Amino acid sequence: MKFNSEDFFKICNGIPFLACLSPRELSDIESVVIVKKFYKNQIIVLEEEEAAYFYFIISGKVKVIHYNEAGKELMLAIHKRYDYFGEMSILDGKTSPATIVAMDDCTIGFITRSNFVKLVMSNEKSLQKIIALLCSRLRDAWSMLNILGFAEAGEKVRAALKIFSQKFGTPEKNGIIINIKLTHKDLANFAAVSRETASRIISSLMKAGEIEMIDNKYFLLKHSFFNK
Amino acid sequence: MKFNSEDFFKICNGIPFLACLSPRELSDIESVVIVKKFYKNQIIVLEEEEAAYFYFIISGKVKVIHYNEAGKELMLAIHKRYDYFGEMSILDGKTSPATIVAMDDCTIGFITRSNFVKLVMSNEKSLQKIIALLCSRLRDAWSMLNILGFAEAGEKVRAALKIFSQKFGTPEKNGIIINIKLTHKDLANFAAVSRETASRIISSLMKAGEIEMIDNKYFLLKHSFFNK
DNA sequence: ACTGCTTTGTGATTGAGATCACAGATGCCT
DNA sequence: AGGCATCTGTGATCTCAATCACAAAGCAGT
Repeated sequence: MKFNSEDFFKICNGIPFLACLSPRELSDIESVVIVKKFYKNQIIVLEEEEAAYFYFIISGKVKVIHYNEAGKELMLAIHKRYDYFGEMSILDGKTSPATIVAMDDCTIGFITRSNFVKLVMSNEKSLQKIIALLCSRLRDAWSMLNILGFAEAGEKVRAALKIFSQKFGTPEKNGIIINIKLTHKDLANFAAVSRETASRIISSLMKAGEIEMIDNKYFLLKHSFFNK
Repeated sequence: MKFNSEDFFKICNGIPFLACLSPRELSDIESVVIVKKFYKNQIIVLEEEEAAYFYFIISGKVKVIHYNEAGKELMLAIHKRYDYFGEMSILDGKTSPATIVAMDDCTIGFITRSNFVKLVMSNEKSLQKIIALLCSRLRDAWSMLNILGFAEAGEKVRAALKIFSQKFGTPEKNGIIINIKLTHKDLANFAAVSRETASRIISSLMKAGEIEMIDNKYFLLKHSFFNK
């Protein structure tokens, strides 16, 4: 996997607090980017680790997870190519709030904290974009709280599918396809239900014709899925 | 309840993104503050409402809640005197992510969005403080997610008590007293368990000597409570 | 194609906690 | 003081989903 200037500008374009910088400033940043490969299931950031880098994904997917005392895994998010992560600890200097694991073989670019602070956080426009980003993360977290707090298993799984369809979906004649491979286990960890329960709910949604599998790999959420 | 300059400066002092402004700038802000009374159980902000104001509490307490489809109430936070809220919608211009209800009779100060943007968000130092604030809110939300996701009822209630003790606690010889009146229902709504379950758990914690009630009103969390 | 790992499907059992149902307490109002 | 409303305590049920337990299906590597 090669990483060139063109890729870099494309990535920056998708990151609001970088997109607002001048080409000149972006070049400065590009010159301090480090690129590294990670293999499937490899841990990229460990929870409670000191803040070190701001990361963006050049290829592959990662998951953001948290293990509870019983060793169960709660999945907080999945990030794909051109997404970024690790900004929290960079911004407040505290330890990482979660563990990041590669879901595939990944190529990750990263920028040290000091470079990030020097090159990005001195720009007022960028600061405002960062605020907007944090607000949206916070809104996501709160809507997740509402789901995990009281919803029953069926609702949790539906909500999980909806969230993934917003992030990874492409519209189709019949509905929306979620363009990443999600196992029942992934879905269960995200929805905070057991794998078996997730499997049963998925089966029943398929029987009801609300969803189907494409190539035995991708979820297609039919229109009927969205009309509750 | 009177509200004077002295109160105002005291409040600002507790709000990092205002504390960093000059006395001059604070006076400008003070001159646009509106003060209003709300009565117990009155709704101050309704979820999905358009962003209108930044609020701070001059006296009283408010709760941040969300109702699910079944009409159950999930409590996301309690704010007390000198705390503030409503910054989310001011910052990103979107609707309020939750409903705010007065828990007592309250006196609330507020600032319109345009004044807030003009007077606060033009200052780089303030922007950085706001970022720090959002990060900490996000960390709180995430730790809450971990609890609601997988913990069993007993753990949820203990976690709720711990969180309240951090925000409202004063240390004592025997432990920490939570200085606000919390009903079992409040605790249950915060921990996302039923009122009855919360009551039973509290009873058993009292039997175990880990907590006790002061004046039949305030929780005292004994040292043993904290050693798991 | 054979071996072994991961994923999926589905029954059976179990259990934690929601719900229902009161009764007694505690406040709060006039 | 007396009356109403809100809280609290605790049993008895009931239900949803976790857990246990396999078998079958996919898939990946040699």
